Amino acid sequence: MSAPSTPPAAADTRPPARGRPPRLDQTRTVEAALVLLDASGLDALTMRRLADAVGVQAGALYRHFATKQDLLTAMAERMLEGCSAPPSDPDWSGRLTALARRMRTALLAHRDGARVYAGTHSTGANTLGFAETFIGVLSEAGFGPQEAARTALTVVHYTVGHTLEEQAALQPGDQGPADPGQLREAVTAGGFPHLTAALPVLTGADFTAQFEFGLGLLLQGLRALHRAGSGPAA
Amino acid sequence: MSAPSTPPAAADTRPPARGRPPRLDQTRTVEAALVLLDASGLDALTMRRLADAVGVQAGALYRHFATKQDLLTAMAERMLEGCSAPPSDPDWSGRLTALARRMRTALLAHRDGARVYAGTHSTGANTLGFAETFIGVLSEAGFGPQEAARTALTVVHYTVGHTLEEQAALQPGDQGPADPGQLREAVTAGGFPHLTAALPVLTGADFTAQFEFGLGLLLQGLRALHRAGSGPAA
DNA sequence: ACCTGAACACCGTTCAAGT
DNA sequence: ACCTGAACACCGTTCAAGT
Repeated sequence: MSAPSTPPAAADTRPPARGRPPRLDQTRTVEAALVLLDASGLDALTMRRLADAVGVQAGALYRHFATKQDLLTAMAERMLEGCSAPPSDPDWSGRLTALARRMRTALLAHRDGARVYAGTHSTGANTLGFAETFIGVLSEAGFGPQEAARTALTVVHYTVGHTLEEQAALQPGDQGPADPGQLREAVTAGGFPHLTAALPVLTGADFTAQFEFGLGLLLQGLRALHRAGSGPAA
Repeated sequence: MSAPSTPPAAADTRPPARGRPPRLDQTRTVEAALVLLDASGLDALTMRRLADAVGVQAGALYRHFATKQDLLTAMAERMLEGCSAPPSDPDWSGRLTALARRMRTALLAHRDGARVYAGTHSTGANTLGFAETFIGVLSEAGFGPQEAARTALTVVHYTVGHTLEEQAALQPGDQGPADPGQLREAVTAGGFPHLTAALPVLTGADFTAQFEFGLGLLLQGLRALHRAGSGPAA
């Protein structure tokens, strides 16, 4: 909530740190949690294992995070660090594309990143800053606040939905044991002609092309909406 | 895999049911699991509680589902029942809209339905049938198999992403304790002007309008792509 | 063949007690 | 103030033994 450096104007009279200095703090814990996440995945991220990793008993974590859910929220918030800088593309649709790509990249940067993000609702500076930048780009493009908000939600939902699937497909055994083979077999055995023709794409691994296709659809639709009249004063 | 009634042509020589008849079968178990899901939510759906609900010990469930993940997959598959019937709208974009709405409705029909769906990868008849119908509509509209597959994935990802968020917002305490109030406070305290203007939509509850907005964007983009040339032989 | 009973190896969370 | 140790009330999963 408050800026971490230079507290603006508050009664900063906390007693000079009685007892010994804490061996743990939120930042270090979140960092360790993300390392553990990358190494073992979300299902293996337990409070006990995290406590082990930071050299503490499990109960001690609850002095810094009230629940595991709070920890996950802090992790999601941390993932979006650096995503809210204003993009530098010349036109608004390029700026929007950049923001969407940035979010996918941030989620992909950690194993099960999309799952962590989808399961939380951070109201931290990174999350809110990203939304502010996103809606700001749309505002400056001439969209009203309602259309801007709806558009931002749409793009985020699409990005999360896509990346969830992408990361699920990326690592086998996590939730779907034999996706490519099993799907292929079920489709051909079941007699689904259109599905059979689509199999190469459905079992293909070009997730970036898939993401860009959907994002392109969204932006094309948005450009049509823009033309249709949400001008400077619509 | 095989049709439940009238097995076509197979050596149906299983011995006449030695021992006593099973008290459990997959269908009944999945139905009970969905009832339990609706009553208590995904986090409270445990193998032990489900066993209790069907009047059996927890271990007995493993004779019908190898893992809990398999049970969840069967539940997701069951949720899509009736979604693959060909839609009757006159134009292809209306048919696509109908299919997307149908999927959202199916996920919304059960508490945490989107979360269950997003966590599984069914290759059952309902899931595959829905995909077949979806891609079929696009094929008949003149899209090639690649564009049809990419479009289907895009719409499904968007629908899942949206409904995940919708169901998370619907019930408080499940993963975000005080979304509306907490978000409102954080936004106004943090000084996010565009976000503040967008707050009414972001904290609003008209999820259908939000879903339709994004779906409209997607379809508008798709119509542009259709015009651009994926004609009968593209 | 199907289910019970009991166990194994864990969970998230709480809280007195220590320092 | 911060952490330990130990407990509480659970998990998913396995498997001998019963019927």
